[in-house]
Amino acid sequence: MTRMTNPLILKLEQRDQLSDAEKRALENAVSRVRIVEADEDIVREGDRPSESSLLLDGFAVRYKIVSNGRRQISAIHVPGDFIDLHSFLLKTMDHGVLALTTCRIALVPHTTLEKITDEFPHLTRMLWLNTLIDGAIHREWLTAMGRLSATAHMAHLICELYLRLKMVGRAEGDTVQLPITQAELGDTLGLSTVHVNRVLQELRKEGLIRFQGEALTILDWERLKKVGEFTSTYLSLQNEDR
Amino acid sequence: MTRMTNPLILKLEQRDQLSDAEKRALENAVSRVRIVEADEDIVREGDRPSESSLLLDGFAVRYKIVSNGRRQISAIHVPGDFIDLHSFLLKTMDHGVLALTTCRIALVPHTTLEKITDEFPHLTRMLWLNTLIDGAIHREWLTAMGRLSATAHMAHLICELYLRLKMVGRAEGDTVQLPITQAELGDTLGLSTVHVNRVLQELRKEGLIRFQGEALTILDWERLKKVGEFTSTYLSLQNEDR
DNA sequence: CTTGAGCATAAACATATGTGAGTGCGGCTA
DNA sequence: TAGCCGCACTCACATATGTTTATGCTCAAG
Repeated sequence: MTRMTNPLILKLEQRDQLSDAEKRALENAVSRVRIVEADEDIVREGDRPSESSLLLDGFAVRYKIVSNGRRQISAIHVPGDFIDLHSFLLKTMDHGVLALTTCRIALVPHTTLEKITDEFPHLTRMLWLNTLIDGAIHREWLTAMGRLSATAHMAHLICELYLRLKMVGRAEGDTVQLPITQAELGDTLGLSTVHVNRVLQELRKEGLIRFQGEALTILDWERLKKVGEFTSTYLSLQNEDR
Repeated sequence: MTRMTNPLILKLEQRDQLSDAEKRALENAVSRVRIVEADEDIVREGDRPSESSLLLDGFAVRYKIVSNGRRQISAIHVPGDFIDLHSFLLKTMDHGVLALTTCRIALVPHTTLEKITDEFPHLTRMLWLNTLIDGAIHREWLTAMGRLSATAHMAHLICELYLRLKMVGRAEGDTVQLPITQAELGDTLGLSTVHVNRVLQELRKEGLIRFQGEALTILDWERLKKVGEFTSTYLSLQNEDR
C-alpha cells in the first residue's frame, strides 16, 4: 500500500512535513484500489459518492456538459491528485470525472476521512490545503480564460501541467508524457479544436515547445512562461508550517 | 459580536446544524472589526495575511491584473463570505481583494483558526466546506466562461448572485441591491464593457430583468435560469450531515 | 447654478476565434 | 493485407465579441 499512495504523500511533503503517524493514517485510509479504463467515467454528475478517489496512475479530467452538447473541462488531474476529495463535504457531484487513460485509483471512504478530521488536525489541514490549491488553480484558469489570448492561455496551461507533473516525478528532463488530444485541450481552454491546432503550431513555430504524440517537451521555459504570463505562486510549492 | 458574525453563521446553518459551542467559537474568533472604504484593497497580491477577513457588510471582489493592464475578477463576495479564509493555509495571496463598496470586515487570526481545527473537527469541516463551495463556484464560472454565450453567462451570474444574496437575507422579494458597474461585470465575465452593455440590454428587452441604478430585479426567474443554463446544485444549498 | 467625474449607452468598424467540410496519416482489427 | 477509425491538420468563410470614440445622464463638489 505504501508504494500506492506515494504520489499524494510526495505532493503533501513538498508543502509541509508529515509525521509518521500521519503518513500511516493516509496509507491506511485506502479501502481498495480500482482500475478505470480510458474514456470511462470515474464519477458522474449527480452522484453522491461514499468514497473519494485518489489518482495513483493515469490522467483524468473533471468536466461538465452544457445544453448544446459542448463540454468544459474544469480540471486536469495527474497522478497524486485527490480527484474528488471535495465530495466528502459537498456530497453531491456537480460535475463528472472522466478517465483520459487507464487509471489506477485508490478509494478512501468518507467515514475514514471523517475519522481523520477527528483525530489528525494537522493532516486535515493538509488535505484542506490540497483542495485549496485546486481552487487556486481554478482562479488562475479563470484569469487566463477571461483575459489572456488563446496562445497565452495555452502556454500557461502547459507551464502548469509541466510543473505539476514534475512535482510528482513524472518529468524526464524537459519532457512529460501528456496523453491528451487537441479536442480535449479545446474543452479545457474553451476553444475550438481548430483553434487549438493553430495555437499549438504557433508555439512550435516560436520554438517554445515540441509536442509529438504524447511527448511534450519544453524547449524554452523562460519564454514560454513569459508568453503565458505564468508565475507559480498559486501552486503553493513553498514548504511552510501549516 | 453575535450580530456581527451572523451572516456567516446563517450561511453555515443552511448546510448543517451548528452546536452552541461551535457558534460561540466562531463568534469569539473575531479579533477586531475593520472598515475598508470603497475602491480600497482589503488584501493585496503577494500579502501573507496573519488574519482572515470575514465580510460582514458590503461587496468585495477577488481580482488579478495581467500584463496588459486588464483585470479578471475571480469572485464576487457578498456579506457572510469568508473572503480569504484560504490564506490561512495557502499563506501567500496569489490575487488581491478589492472593496466595491464600504466594507465592514471581521478579522479572524490564523492562530485562532488553527485552534479551531485542533478543537472543533465538525466546525473545521464546515469552514472547509465553505472554501469548497468557493471552488465549486469557480468551476461553474469556468464552464460558463468557456462554453456559454456572453448573454447566457451574464444570466447565469445574475441567477447565482440573486440566490447567494437571498441566502443571507439581502433580497427584498425579487430584487437585490447590486452595487457593481458594467465595467466590473465585464472584468468578471471576461467581456468588454461595451459588450456587457449590449448583453444587459438584451436581457432587459427579453423581459428577464430590470437593472436600474443598483437595484436588480428578477422579472422572470424561470426563463432567466433557462437562458443561463442555471441549476443551483453547485451552491450546496441542501442541509446535510457533514 | 456650474462643473466635472463616473457611468451607461451608441455607432462604426476591426479581429480573434468559431464553423463546416474536408485531407491524410498511423495504428488497430478483421 | 484491407479497411476503418481517431486524430492532427487545412482552408474558406462566418460571427461573436473587442476597440475606438463620442454622447448624454446623474450626482456630488464647489
